[in-house]
Amino acid sequence: MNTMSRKQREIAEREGLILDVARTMLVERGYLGLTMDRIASATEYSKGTIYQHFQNKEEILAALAIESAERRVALFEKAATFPGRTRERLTAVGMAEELFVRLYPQHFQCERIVDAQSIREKTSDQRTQKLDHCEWGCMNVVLGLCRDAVAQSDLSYDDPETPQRIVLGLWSMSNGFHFMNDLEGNPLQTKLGLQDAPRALFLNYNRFLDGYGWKPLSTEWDYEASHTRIQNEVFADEYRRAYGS
Amino acid sequence: MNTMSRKQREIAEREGLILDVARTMLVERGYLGLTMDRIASATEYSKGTIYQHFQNKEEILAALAIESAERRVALFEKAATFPGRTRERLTAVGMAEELFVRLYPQHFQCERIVDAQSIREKTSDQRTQKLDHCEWGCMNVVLGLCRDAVAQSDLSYDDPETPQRIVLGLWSMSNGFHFMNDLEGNPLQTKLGLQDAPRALFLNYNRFLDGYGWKPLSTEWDYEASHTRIQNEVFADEYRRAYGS
DNA sequence: TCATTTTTTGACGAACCGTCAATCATACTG
DNA sequence: CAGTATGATTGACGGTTCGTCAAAAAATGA
Repeated sequence: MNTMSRKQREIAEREGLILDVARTMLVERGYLGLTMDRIASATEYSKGTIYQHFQNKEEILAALAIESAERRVALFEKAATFPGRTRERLTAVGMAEELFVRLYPQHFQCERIVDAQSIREKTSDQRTQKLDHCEWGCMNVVLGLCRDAVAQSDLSYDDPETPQRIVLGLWSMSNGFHFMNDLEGNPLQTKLGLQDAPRALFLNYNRFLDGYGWKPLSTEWDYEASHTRIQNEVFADEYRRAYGS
Repeated sequence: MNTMSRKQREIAEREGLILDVARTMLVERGYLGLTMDRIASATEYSKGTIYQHFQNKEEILAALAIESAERRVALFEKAATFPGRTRERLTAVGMAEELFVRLYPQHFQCERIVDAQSIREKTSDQRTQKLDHCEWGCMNVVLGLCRDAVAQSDLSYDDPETPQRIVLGLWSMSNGFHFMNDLEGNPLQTKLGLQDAPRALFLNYNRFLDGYGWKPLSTEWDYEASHTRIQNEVFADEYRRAYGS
């Protein structure tokens, strides 16, 4: 019984080991450099054992994406707890995304690779649903902030689809930014000539929300100060870990 | 000499045939369904002959992406010729992107697959540069409109990086939208509940530009009317082809 | 007509995925 | 403690795919 549970534990741990090895390999050698044989030899298990945990290669990639999504949604939900104006809390969510990228760069890079590939078709329904659930969780945080903003008269609109449009816009700006930012040769700087790219994203968020009239506008409120407060009050620990003491 | 040039012509035509076959195959069977053997058998040439035209599979994908980029940049440049306010011309560029997606759906889908994969590393410098050049061309159209807007006092800003930020924002919103819009199961509708997704994109562009104070604001100008005018005056033919008579 | 150059071909080696019969380890039983 | 049953582990193997290259075929020129 005792030995049995030890065995079980060992098997459970192995799943984490496989994912860790796979993630590192994916980041270091790219999608084509991630092979089942290499995972097997790096984990010092045989290929058959790997296949006992994951039906196929895509399942591993999906599992990596799920791990990432879970960490992101946790940071998002923490961000939304900031006790301030709704737009400050939205700022916190934007910072959460940035922190996620810094804290778990490998997770983030995996997400980008995995999302891009035609992987979903080969993945089991269970994993696909779990992944969708996490992504939906992230969007829901922002939708919730929209509702709160309306309740607090920070935001008003006629068209009932407005919150969804805001989510789409913010999500797009974030993803578009990180897509370009991670490309070879840093095109944001070399091609577009943006010196401080993350700041550009921050400002774009603000202009966009200003356009929707989400109060207080960036012209009437010091969101740089909010940024500092959030950094100290919500994500102090995370910032230490992400950017050093 | 005559036969020689016939031969040459045949070889040149073949390159187009290969790309057509590859594009269709990529769209219909996905990245993993596109194999060199299948291309060979579909074109009724041998694999060796295919490899005479393209060093490897990735080169074919890159060539597809270049064809797409060339068509897009042509539409963008045409859009910018609209004789109106700078923001109307920007609207025309947004419409050009939408038209591009409708007119060349296969090209567009290829772009998305190709961009996403880790293809660039295996592609020859020549092709990579050509692709970069086209993409830069698209961004440059928008940067040019920013300059014109400043010249016509439609736009003003303190920070010299503002135009680049605007380009980044618009580019991101477009790409983010099309990324979600092309995903399985239409998550924009099913998950976010957006009934008219293209309209959401159009409105987001406007809110964003309003946020930057690019005049005339969407509250002071009827951009729906501009839309109609551009459709009739610039892209009449394209709209007919894209959406039928 | 025949030699030379160019083009085309498909068999082949290497790499990879996913399978499965054989082997090994562990738990249980008399 | 020996023996068996259950389950975990292994790596050789079949099937694909990529990219190569010597040989065959076609085109060219003399």
